[in-house]
Amino acid sequence: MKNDTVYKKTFNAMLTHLAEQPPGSAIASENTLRQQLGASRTTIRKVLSVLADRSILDPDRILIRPPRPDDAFERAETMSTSVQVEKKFMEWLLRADRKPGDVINELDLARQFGVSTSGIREFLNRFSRFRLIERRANSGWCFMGFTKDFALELFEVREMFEIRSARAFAAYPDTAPQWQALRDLKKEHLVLQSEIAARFHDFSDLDERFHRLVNDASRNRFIVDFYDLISLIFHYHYQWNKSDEADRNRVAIAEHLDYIAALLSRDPARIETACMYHLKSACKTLLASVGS
Amino acid sequence: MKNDTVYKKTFNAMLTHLAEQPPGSAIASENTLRQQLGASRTTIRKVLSVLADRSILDPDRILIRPPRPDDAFERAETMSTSVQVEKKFMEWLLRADRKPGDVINELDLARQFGVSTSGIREFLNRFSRFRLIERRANSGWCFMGFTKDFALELFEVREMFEIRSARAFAAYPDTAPQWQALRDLKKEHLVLQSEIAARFHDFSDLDERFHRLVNDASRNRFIVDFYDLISLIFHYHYQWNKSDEADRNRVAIAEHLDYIAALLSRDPARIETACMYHLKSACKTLLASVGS
DNA sequence: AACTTGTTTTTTATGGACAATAAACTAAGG
DNA sequence: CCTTAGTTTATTGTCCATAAAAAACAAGTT
Repeated sequence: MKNDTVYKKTFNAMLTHLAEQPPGSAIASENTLRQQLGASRTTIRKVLSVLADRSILDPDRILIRPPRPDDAFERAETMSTSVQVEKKFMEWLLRADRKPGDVINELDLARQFGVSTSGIREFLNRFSRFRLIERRANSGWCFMGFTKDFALELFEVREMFEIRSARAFAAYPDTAPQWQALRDLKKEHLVLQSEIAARFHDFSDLDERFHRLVNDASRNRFIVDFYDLISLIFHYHYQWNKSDEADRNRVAIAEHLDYIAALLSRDPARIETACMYHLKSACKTLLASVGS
Repeated sequence: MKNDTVYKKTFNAMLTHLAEQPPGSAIASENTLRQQLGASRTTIRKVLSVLADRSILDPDRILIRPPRPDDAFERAETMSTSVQVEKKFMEWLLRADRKPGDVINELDLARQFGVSTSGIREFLNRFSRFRLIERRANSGWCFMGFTKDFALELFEVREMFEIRSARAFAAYPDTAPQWQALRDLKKEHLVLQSEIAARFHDFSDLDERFHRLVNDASRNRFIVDFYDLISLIFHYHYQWNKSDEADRNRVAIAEHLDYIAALLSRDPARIETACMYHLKSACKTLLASVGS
């Protein structure tokens, strides 16, 4: 049967909301809360009724006492089964390193993850869009593996998409907010560069935000979506190979700064050079940590 | 519960196989049949046992009488539920023309198609990779619509991919079998061109085979897979808009022949020109039949 | 030993049940 | 009328059951 993670997540969100209100104040209407918390009114009512039961709100929705941290549900309880499966599957993929051609057993995963086979199957169906697994009719799934070929093909497409996006970026009008976003990212890069020794783990997030900003300029859903796969692979790869992480990131930051300067210059030739240089370098780094 | 479409399909395949054998001859071993018919031994045994029951084979697998057409199962019975859902969904999409933003109701589809909601949901999960539908958390699916923007973004990527593939094609060594395949396709185009008035429906299939041959040259799974989406869209489009079909196809054949000649010449500039010309033309045709 | 068929075990495909959630429908109050 | 809260209905998320199919195991034959 369905679990009540939506209720629990909404309950926690409501507590956060209440923490900002002074005791004695009245809470907004159900419909207003619904919009603020992004849940259905049915869920809001359930939350309100439990809050009343616990004497945090009175029946007229006046705040009796501010919520305490221990009123909230555990974070784990607020994750729907499908989200849990996603997390567990990625961990499983990383843990024992699978080889290309390895078969994925739905029943086995279901038992390991403590969910039903339906949950596993649904996840695998969605995940198959990344081309890392493939369905074999009437006999489960096959892990295609994160091979050298996979990485090369990925980067071939990535280069095409990113060069085109970078060109589109340069064509933004002067008034576009993306220019400010780019300058802000530049500042963040400079700060991180000066503190790289201690904060090199933070690069991963900055990297994604920068490339997404560039890719969004293509205004093409296929290009933008493709970055989901790249993002997944890099997450996977960074978890897997921690060696030289600080060095790699130091190099990448320098390349990014060069790339950003090129974008700000709006010089197409310079953009292309900086973009390609960075992507080739990223590809090399990735290949270095791929087995075959 | 699971249905027995695999058995029925295999049974039909076996009948075809038996039709080629003279009465009195012995049939290959279970394992051999398994490989020939592409099913598990379990299924083969079930088929053999029914054939014996129906006195087509005797217990020692000697052919008693050649099978008749009416021994076979209906084609509809050999389609698994998931394949049926796929067909019915595409028909449904075509029938009443949905608008972008229309919501897709799993329960409703399940009732219309006569399958369980699980079947629908599984299909939608797989289908979502084409970006024509999107899941809204806790509230079903949303049809994104085949809009003008969708078509433009699709062709932007298609052009990038096909140009690159065409260049790779030109780089095949002289000995590559793809050159012969291309010459064969050229012949087929010429034949179809001369009979276009009567056979214009056959172009669709030829078109796909030609472009797949070109795209395969990229040897890039992401490029090759992207053609699945293009193929789906064209199938959809051709079903939807039949006007001027003969004319459109006449034009496309001429463009293909020019494109093929360019490929055979191996002249990069000429290839690029012919390829782009054809793709722009195809894009224009598609846009003409898209609403907004 | 390599291959055959008979038997048992494991896994997948599909339908269905049911709580959680969303959405629609109501009546009352400003 | 618009908004509110109470009530009912429809739909989704998740698990489970079970037949079909695949895979593994076992024993006999050449």
